[in-house]
Amino acid sequence: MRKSRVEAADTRRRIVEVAAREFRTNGIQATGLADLMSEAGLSHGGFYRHFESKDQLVAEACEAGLNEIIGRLEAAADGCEGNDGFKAIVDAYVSASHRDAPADGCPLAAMGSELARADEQTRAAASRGFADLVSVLAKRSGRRRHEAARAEAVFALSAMIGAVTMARIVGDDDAAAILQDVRHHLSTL
Amino acid sequence: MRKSRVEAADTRRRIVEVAAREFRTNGIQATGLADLMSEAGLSHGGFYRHFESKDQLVAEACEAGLNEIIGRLEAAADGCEGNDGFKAIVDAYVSASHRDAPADGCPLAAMGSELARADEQTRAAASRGFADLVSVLAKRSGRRRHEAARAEAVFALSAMIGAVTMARIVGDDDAAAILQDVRHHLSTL
DNA sequence: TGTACATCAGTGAACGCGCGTTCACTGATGTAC
DNA sequence: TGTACATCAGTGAACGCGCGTTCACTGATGTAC
Repeated sequence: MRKSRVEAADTRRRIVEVAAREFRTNGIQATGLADLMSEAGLSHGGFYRHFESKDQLVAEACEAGLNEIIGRLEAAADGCEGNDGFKAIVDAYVSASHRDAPADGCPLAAMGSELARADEQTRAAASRGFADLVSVLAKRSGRRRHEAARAEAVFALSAMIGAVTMARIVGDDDAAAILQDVRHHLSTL
Repeated sequence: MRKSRVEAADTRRRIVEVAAREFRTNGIQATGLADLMSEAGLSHGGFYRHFESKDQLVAEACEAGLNEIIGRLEAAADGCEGNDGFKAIVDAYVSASHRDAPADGCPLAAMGSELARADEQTRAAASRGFADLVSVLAKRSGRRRHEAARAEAVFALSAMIGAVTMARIVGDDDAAAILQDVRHHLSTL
């Protein structure tokens, strides 16, 4: 039954990956370890060979999900000149496709209010992800002064997270209106 | 054991009130009916004399919490001239005291990502609350054109909700910075 | 390189626990005459 | 206004269920000589 170290490391990665998707789709509390493990193709007894607790997995899944969306947003801004990169990121984030695909979207929008009550490690991972997103945005803003660019990025990111969160609560038409209004206002910053 | 109709109505109100606070403090899923009922001074068996299900209570508690914060924000803007009302609302919402007191704060910030997965009735109540908050803000914006005022309010509210949500995830210092940055940018709309 | 043994990834069943919901019961309130 | 009966708010115990976690076990992998 024992698997090689390489296989075990693969298994661990797969669990984190599945968890990152499930937590964003169904929420942290609503996602059970048994479901998670069976979706990763394993029986749920083996979970504790890889993680100390569900909380540890939550923290790692949160970090993985944030790195994923950061990579995606940087790719969207790649090759843009001036502050076109800023707009490209806003358009990618504040979009119907992001609203409709929480599984590979931003963890801050998908689990924001649950993260506020998560343990120290998870909140630390979420905080780092937020700071990284701020940097990614600030780097592409047209601002010369570093502090102004950072503050503007914090503002924009707050609006982006709030917009996608609300767009998932309201109906399709209202959602489209929210996303458009927020995109428009962020494009004229 | 039977109570009068007036007492029963009082009991029902008390349950909704307690629920509205608990859901905002600990989240919807993490709040059990037994805890809720005992905090309302009742044994939990009686719950179903007042509600059909937990979901029904969630919807009512969400509505109650939203009406509460709407009242509070309108009071904050009362007697303000021009678009000072807009600023007063932003300052009240995007504040450290709001961040630190989720129990009587905005349900959209306190349970946003859980509301996105709630049932139809609850999402309808949350959507109505959002629309009402947009109206409250739009009414106080300096804009002459109605549609411009509404769109600006949607944008501002998105940023406000995102800011308070994130301020509850990160540490105290980062939270203060987020709140200040968002307040500042909204004041210069 | 080959052998003997220790390790440990994964299985499958079990643990105690708290959840939302149901129900028989009690007795004060409400209703009908 | 007084009496007899039905209603139903609230109690307390129980229901089945799924949760996170633990554990004895299996057998391939890794290690030591």
